[in-house]
Amino acid sequence: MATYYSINPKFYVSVDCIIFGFDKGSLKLLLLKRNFEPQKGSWSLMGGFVQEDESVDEAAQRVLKELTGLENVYMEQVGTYGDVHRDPGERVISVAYSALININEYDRELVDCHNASWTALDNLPPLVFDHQQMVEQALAWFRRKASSEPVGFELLPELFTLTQLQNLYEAVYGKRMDKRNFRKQVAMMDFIEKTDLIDKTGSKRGAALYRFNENTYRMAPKFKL
Amino acid sequence: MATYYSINPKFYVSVDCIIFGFDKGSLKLLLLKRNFEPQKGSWSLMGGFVQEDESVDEAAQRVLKELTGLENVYMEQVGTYGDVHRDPGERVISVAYSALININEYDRELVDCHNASWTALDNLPPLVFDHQQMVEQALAWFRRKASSEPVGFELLPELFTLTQLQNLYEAVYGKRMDKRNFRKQVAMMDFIEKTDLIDKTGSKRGAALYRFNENTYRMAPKFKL
DNA sequence: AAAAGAAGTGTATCGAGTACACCTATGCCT
DNA sequence: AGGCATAGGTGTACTCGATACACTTCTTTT
Repeated sequence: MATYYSINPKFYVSVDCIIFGFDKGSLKLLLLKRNFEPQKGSWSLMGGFVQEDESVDEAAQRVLKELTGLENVYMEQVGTYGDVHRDPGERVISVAYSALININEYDRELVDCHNASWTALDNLPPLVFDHQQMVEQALAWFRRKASSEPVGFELLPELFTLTQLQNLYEAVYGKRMDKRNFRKQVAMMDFIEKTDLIDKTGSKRGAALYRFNENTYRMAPKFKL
Repeated sequence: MATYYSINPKFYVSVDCIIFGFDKGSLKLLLLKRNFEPQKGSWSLMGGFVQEDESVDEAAQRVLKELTGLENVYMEQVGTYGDVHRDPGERVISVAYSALININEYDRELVDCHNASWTALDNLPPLVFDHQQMVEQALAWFRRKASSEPVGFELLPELFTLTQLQNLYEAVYGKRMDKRNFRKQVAMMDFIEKTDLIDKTGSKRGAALYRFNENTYRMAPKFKL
């Protein structure tokens, strides 16, 4: 029964990536200054069209790689946007994906040559289409995720100080936390390991560097911050 | 720049609805026995194709209405499924939506003439394509939602007893709860109002009937069960 | 009038979350 | 060399929500 399908219309399907990073105490988003139509010159998320030979998830991975050079980054869908006129040029149904990346690991040149740049989350320019909405939804997803899983795995360098970790969580939740209570929590999580290395860049005294132990985490993934 | 779009392929886009109900102490799912190809004779979710003149969200509303007769039901996306071969007939990208409905309000005849029926959640038949996965994702969504919002608004009749409400939550979480603690929580939520009506069908003594007050809820949406 | 069956009700304990202030180690400046 | 500036590091008490737990009440049926 070929007509079961063929009486129905077909659509362009795209993916858009909301990519979070953390640097210098604040959350950043990877945005693109469009040097192509439509809406050339405005800011948008990094996106691309789904192709015949790839799943939608694979399309998101491909787009992320084309932009940052990063592979095997864990991405998650945050929603699908299907309003008839969301893209004024043509009807496009878009699936939004979000990822957390370590801002020092990606390929900086690749980002530059795409006209992309990291923008502080609390100071975003206007975005094209419904990208503003996508960012809001991704941010809600991010906060939900951050409270139940150690997102520091993704966002921080391999070695980090407790102050850096706390700054990250303060940025995610948008509020200050108590240093002693924060450290008390961290001490309970066996998978956040103290090393005997010292970071002297942040203070005169120097701060102990910590590291995530992914194996320990998998054995007892109790997390709460 | 017309080619910006037209160099890309187009796809069929469908919606699939995961519809939860609650009756006789257990959670139910609305399933369809397919009397059409592909996979005629197997069980599937209710789905349909997105059309040119409607948003994806609207398509989901339309499909739900065609099946149950219900309009203005709150539905939420639970995910988009885009594997290349998920539908063996043709490439179809499907957006899954979930809804909670009061099992006594929908149009029973309409459901029957679509070959649909309510199936207990703990006793599902095998489903076509990736519908099993969609159900699992919807169930996770449902449990998350149930713990932070009063889903009883949607699932129970207008008047209900506390025992019915507790049974609902026991079914959602799959575990028994303490009656006194449960009622202590409910008593704190001003928007769950005791009426002076009595239900005598469930016991000899009779149980007080309660009602949700949606306005009170909106003023102080503190909820936890 | 006794039995059966669900409705309804209160208290004590435990643990998690939160509030809160001072000393320490080192580099830098004078 | 000594003092000051700066971030790092540490412990306790209180409050509140979560949990465990058992008996009485009301009405119908026999």
